[in-house]
Amino acid sequence: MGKYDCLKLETQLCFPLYVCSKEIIRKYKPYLDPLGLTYTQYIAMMVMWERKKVNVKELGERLYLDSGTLTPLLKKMEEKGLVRRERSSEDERVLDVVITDEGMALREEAVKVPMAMKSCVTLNMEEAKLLYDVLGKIIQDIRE
Amino acid sequence: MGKYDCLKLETQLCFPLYVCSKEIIRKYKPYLDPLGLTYTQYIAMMVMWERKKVNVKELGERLYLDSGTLTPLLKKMEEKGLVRRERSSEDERVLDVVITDEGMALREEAVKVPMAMKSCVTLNMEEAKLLYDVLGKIIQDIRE
DNA sequence: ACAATTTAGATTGTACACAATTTAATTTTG
DNA sequence: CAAAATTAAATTGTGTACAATCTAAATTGT
Repeated sequence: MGKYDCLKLETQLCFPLYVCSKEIIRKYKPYLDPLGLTYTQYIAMMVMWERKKVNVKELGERLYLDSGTLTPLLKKMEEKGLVRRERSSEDERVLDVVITDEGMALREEAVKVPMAMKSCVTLNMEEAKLLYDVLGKIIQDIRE
Repeated sequence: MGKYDCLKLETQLCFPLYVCSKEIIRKYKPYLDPLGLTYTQYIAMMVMWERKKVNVKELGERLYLDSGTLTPLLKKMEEKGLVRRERSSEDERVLDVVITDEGMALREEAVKVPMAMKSCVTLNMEEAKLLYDVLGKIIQDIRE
């Protein structure tokens, strides 16, 4: 037990978390490329498919992203014709993001992605549930 | 059970993994700022403190990062005086990264970081071990 | 009502992260 | 041994991510 053992990569929980996140996102790439989506755009579309219309603040809260990330992301998604960005008429500060027909249509292609990804990782239901719960707990902890 | 349930954010394992990684790294910031390190530089220093000298390829394998990320990272760390970058004399293609005295000295400050971080997350030993093992398994899986 | 404050997004600047390409050095092969 | 292939880093280009600041609109306090 050296004084500096706590600074070894293997004793860190954060490092495998960081690697795992990165590597899984990289694994998505071949499945998302045909859809013309990056991973971040994909999770943004997940919210759009479900909600149809959300403002930037709501989207940021859902995705844990701020306007510095979302503004350019949403502009690109608008260029691709997936969403429209329009100021709320009730409150001019608010920007509503509305899914287009084209964006909605992309869902048909996207349903194949989770299935394809699942086959990359051999976690049983129990482990998956456990991981999901622990991650949720950490996220809660960190946000006080 | 809708046809599109698999595209809901809550059914994804990857999303909490992504959020968790991001938020923990953000949590490091106030502890790493006084050391003048970013998170990526911090994990690179962890390898340096342990190995003293590694080449870019080895470092990349350990950190799961490529030269596109490491080259600029190591140049910044050299500017800060934490490491030296020098071509291997045996093989001119290889770039050795060698820790400096100053880099070595920084370890004294850094030992406080893991302790400080630990108090942010209230995982018991059992949960931590479990998380660590499952993450390791996923990383293995993904790398075939 | 109106100045002060708060709020929602946008902008700016810095730092990864990675795919794809390039360059130079070393190995392998015919 | 010389050409072909491989390898290690560096470079280029795109896309996040986030802190800090800015701007404009809405809300609050007096």
